Amino acid sequence: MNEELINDLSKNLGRVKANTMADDVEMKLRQYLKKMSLKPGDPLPKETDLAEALGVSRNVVREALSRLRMLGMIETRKRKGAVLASPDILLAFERVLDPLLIDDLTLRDIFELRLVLEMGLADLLYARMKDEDIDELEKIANNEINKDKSFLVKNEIAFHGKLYEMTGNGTLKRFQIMLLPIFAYVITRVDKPYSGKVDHRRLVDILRNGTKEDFKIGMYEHLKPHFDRL
Amino acid sequence: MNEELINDLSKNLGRVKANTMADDVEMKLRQYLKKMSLKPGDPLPKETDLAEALGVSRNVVREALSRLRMLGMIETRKRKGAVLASPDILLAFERVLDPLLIDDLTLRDIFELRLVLEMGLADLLYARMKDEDIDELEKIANNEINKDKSFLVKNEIAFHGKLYEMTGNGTLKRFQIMLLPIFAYVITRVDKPYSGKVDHRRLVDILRNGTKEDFKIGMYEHLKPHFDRL
DNA sequence: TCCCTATATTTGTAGTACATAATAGCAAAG
DNA sequence: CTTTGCTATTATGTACTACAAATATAGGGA
Repeated sequence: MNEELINDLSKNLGRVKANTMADDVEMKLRQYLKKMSLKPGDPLPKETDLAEALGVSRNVVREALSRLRMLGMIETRKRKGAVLASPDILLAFERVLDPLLIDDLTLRDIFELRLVLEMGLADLLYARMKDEDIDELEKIANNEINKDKSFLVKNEIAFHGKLYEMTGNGTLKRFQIMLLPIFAYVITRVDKPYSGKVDHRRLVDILRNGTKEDFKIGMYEHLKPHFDRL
Repeated sequence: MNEELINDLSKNLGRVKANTMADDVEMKLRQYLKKMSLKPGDPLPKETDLAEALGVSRNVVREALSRLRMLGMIETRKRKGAVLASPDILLAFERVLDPLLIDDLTLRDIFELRLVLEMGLADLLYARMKDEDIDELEKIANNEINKDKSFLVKNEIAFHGKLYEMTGNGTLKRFQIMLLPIFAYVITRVDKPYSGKVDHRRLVDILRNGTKEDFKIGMYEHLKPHFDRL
């Protein structure tokens, strides 16, 4: 068969997507939210009204609303109806971020993206970190002496998590939390314990006494084993 | 009124979330996909069977399936049923990544995240870039002379887009594309045209002749105006 | 072997009916 | 006057039926 050819064509042309009405209504609802410039807490029309206005069955409207609700864009309460929620960007991401469902290539790409982020943290850190932060970081780093491997992994996560937190960027921090499962998953696939030339205590030392550039170089060396494995 | 007390209580207790059956079924379907370790193209049971097996109406099953379909996790065709698709992680993100729906604080956080990424690109670039890439980059940079502002913005995007592309990390590149609207949106809110002490042509020069550290410093200076504005 | 057609099957949409929960209003109690 | 309890109302949540639309499969004919 010419399955390969078909596959190739499909990739170049893109599949014809028979838009269902639910897709349509979903888009229309998004536009509606935008056009009306609703604020969180503002109510949406009730389902029957939407259905009638759009000329579709209530079923279709419910499918569309169900999607928006899953993404945290709206909340629905009985009797009251649907109201616009504070859209949570990252909620959607969590839904598909399942290591077991992602192919290996993408998995590696995402892992790499995380490393890139860590490399770029330096500027935010040096602009915003406080002495207490460094103290806490040091405490975490000092916890690592003479501990078993499973503890080390947890501490590893705590240390890097604290770094993200110190940036003062809430979205960044949550983004990191979301990526944790993937990070852990990739780690389990290599036998050698995680460690570069520069360990956590050295990084703390750099934060306290070194320059921004020192930190970037230090972090690079710290993560180097990961880069090399990719 | 005791509104403040209510607010405080609500924060401590957390809201009760009345899980709908669709939420439940969605989760169960995810677990099913995982447990069966299905590969892309493998079929799912038909809706009526799922409904019967789960003890819910077909309506509820369809809501759950509709969500998964929106995220690109499954595809459904008439007569054939639903099949597992290659889950596209970033598709979900695009659904909520709408500058007009995101509050200002998150917007700034995301913009900052993008800057962090750009700062961290250096290592990937120096490991993977080819001479042709730099040539192309230079061509883009040289296009910028004596052009109007709207063209400059487009070129700005082209230049940085090329940088992401040169990392060889497809997910990273697509991630950047997704963030473009936000980037553009933030840019439009400042009057002063985008330019740091280091321009694109200087960055190209560094890539060709300089070291990794030079590039990091150069990129920092290039983006500094943005950092300062945040 | 190839093409065409009929058939069966599964999703997509519509519509009805009822359960469930939350709201508002009013009545009663303190 | 405030709080509590009851009741009616109303919008969502769920179930079920019916049918339209599309398409994979099988079977028949050249």
